[in-house]
Amino acid sequence: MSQNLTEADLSHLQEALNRSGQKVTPQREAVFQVLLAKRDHPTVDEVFNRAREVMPGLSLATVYNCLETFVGCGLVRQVNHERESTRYCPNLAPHAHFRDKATGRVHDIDLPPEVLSSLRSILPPGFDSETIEISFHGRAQSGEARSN
Amino acid sequence: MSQNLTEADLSHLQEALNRSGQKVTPQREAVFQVLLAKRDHPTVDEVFNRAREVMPGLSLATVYNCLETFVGCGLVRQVNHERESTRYCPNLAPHAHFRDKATGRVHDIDLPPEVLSSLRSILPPGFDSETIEISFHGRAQSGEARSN
DNA sequence: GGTGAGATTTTGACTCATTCTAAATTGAAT
DNA sequence: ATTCAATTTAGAATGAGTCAAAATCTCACC
Repeated sequence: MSQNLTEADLSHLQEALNRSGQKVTPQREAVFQVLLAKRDHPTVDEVFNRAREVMPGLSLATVYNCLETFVGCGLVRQVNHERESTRYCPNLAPHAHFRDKATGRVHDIDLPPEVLSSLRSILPPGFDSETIEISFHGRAQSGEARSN
Repeated sequence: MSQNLTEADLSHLQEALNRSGQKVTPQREAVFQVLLAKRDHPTVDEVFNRAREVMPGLSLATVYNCLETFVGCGLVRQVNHERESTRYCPNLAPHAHFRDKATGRVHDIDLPPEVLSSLRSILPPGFDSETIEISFHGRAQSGEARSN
């Protein structure tokens, strides 16, 4: 749970940071570790509180900085729903999000390539899309609490 | 441009408001008129400034109230992109949004029923979706400025 | 046409996520 | 060890949006 990063995860972090000319720091390790440990799309505050348990002096601004850095080097994605606080997601596979009206929890929904390309095909010529965000909003039967 | 509402638009407004037990007021007419006059996904501030030209005493809070009311009775949709200011869109047909990286402008992208249903089909059993939001982000060749 | 009840509007204060600033600290290269 | 740039930190600032309470309006009813 509040273990250290595995060798593999650490080198993933190192590689991504180095690739964009940035340093591995204890704070970045701690924040990355928190994201991997519980993939429940935490808000900045949630990340902050979890990371504090392991690194009590960590500041909120640093958590904002780390997360922004990770987004910049492609380690994590931001998840926004309406104007609620931004959430963070280390799942890099193409996927949509389902937000449960009742609990507020966000579930990852796998996005098959053929659906992705049928989506891309609706763009008229002249529109060149770099990212697509898809989010569902509705009710999930309780029990669907996996990737909450 | 800053004309009055057409008969048809006015009765559309009346009907929607009455249906949910709310009143037609001069402020609501003005705000609705602004949304219909220029369908460029304005922010609250933009709606406020445009509506002020026609009704100088109008307050910002009222614009928030009107827009919330319209969303509540299904007259307009909110459009959010990351955590930027909410924009408003009177296009009720199923459509996605394309946000131009260069200009920030939002374009409506028509959403064919078969794409919509292929999207719905990726939800595992137990997930019941009421709304789907799809937003593209990328570059549009200048000239694609229609539904900006 | 006047009245009253409830809805709506208004002003200004407030919240809260996020960003910014400037100083302190750290890391890594020489 | 020294140095320079990157990072972290605390706290102030920003800005979209919300709220509270008083003023005003709408409309059904007389």
